[in-house]
Amino acid sequence: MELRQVRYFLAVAEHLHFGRAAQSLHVTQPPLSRQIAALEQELGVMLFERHSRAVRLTAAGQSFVDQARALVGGLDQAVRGAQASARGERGELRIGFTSMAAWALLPGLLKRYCDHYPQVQVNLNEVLPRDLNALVYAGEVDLALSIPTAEPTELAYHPLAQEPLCLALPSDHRLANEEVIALARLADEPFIGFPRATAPALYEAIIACCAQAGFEPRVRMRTHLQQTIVNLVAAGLGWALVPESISRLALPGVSFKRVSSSPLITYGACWVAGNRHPCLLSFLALAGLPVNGLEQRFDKV
Amino acid sequence: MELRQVRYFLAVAEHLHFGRAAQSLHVTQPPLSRQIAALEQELGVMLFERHSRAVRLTAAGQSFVDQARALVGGLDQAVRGAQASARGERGELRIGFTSMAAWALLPGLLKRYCDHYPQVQVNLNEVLPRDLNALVYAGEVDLALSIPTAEPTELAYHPLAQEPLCLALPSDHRLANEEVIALARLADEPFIGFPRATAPALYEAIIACCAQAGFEPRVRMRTHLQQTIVNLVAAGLGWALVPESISRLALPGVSFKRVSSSPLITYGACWVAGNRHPCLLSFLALAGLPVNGLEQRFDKV
DNA sequence: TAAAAATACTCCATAGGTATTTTAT
DNA sequence: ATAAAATACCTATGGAGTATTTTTA
Repeated sequence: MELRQVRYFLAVAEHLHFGRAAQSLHVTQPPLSRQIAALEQELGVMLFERHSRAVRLTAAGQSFVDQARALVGGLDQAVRGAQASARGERGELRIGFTSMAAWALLPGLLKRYCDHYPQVQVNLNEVLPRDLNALVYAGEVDLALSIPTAEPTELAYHPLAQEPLCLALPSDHRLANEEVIALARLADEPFIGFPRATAPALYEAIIACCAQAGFEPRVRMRTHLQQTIVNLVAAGLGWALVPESISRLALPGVSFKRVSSSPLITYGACWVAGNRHPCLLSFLALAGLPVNGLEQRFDKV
Repeated sequence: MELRQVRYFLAVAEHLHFGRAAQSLHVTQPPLSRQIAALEQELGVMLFERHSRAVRLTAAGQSFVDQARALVGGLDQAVRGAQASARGERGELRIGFTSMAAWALLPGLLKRYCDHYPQVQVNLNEVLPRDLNALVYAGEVDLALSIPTAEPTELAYHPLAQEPLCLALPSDHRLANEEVIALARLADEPFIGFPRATAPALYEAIIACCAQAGFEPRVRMRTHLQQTIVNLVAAGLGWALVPESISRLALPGVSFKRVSSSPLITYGACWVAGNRHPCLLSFLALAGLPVNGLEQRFDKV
């Protein structure tokens, strides 16, 4: 069976007249008659009662009309669905990110994306920075949002935003009332850090910041998450340098202070270079990132 | 778009390999590649990512697979549905009947039919005998079950069952204890009848029955329905001759008696002669009636 | 270099067109 | 007698096969 036959059948069922149905299909009557006959042959069932002045649907024909209409409608839906998928308007976008990106970068990008592509299912996956590249590389997420990581080949990386570091101090600290604080005054006080491997770029930025002030931080304890670091500061266990956006975390017991001449840390997006997933491409385009030439849609002739 | 392209697409989507998909379709690889390309062209969307060692579905392709599978499955359903309709296994059968047929004929036929064709929706329409032919002729029912009526052309009629008349007497009647009653003994007592037009054949049978006993019934009152007649008898208003099957109506106050040499009244089916409705044909076939040659199913070659 | 899809070219199956016949009203 | 579908026959589009090229891992 071919769709042509189904379309012809529906035309005849609508007009109940082979000649007019043929006209509406822009063919002549004999080929139409033959296609219907072939269809009846294949189904093993008469679809029309032919009388010399009238054509009527048989019971089988009536049954087939209803289903065939749904079928052709469904095909249309399928086509539109595929086209929408190709434009990145439907489907699934899997985003991996670190907690730092969750504070600084994710909300804005995601709001913008979801406003433009409300039908896309976005799956968010928060992991430790050290696991992020592997996730992208294994194809378990389409996109990673974080500070830069060691860049394996095959992964594309582009910066998206920057922000300075700021100082997190216990509220009852002797310097907590000052506006801007020279970092050197904290040189001898306990510093709360994290393992270098957790986020190398941030680690370097912090070291550089302290070095500029002429000291190396006295690391008293280390933990992975910035939230945890801020909590430890709030408990009075030391001071820390954290991305500025985390200061939105209005935690009792901690004050955030601007630091003169802090280096900026950079956030960016990272993805498998050849990935043409339309949802990814739309996301990148919305974020203002280059997509390396290739067109996602097939060019009509 | 043609179904061939959808089937080819599904094969490639399944094998993710043009060569093997072509094999499974019993065609060679180049035509398959061309059909897929044509499909992509028409949709304006790439369905596969071709790499030299692997073929993968694009997002659009994935979306299309799911819907196309359902579609092809739906087509199969549609075909089976049409074939079932042609065999009279699905659909609707509209039966008109009189209350007499409801007692004598309908239950048995209907039980048998519904056992064989459980998926057919049977619509029952009980009317007065005088309206039955018009109902069939107007195409509002496919089949009428009743005693014979004036036979217009175009309507086919075949007898199905016969039964005798029996006597309905008030239980306290002086003859109520006798086994078989000679009708002549009731000649002078009030008779409960119905207008001739309501059921001419039954009317004639009753008149004949009485004539054989040598009298004309003294009609005291008339009403349309046999049930009503029996109720009037139960109230002691007279006697009546009714189809035997109505004696199943075990009404207090009425006794049913056999009548010697009652003429048989005939029940039958009546339908529009040319009606090829498969449900009608199956019903008639089950009832053992002739269907006038024509085959309902299209003969495969 | 090799596996696999795309392209070039040919052939034929079949869809479509024209003319005519059949059929039932 | 006529309207309408079926049939006969012809033409040509386009789908399928064979041979070959292109592509990329």
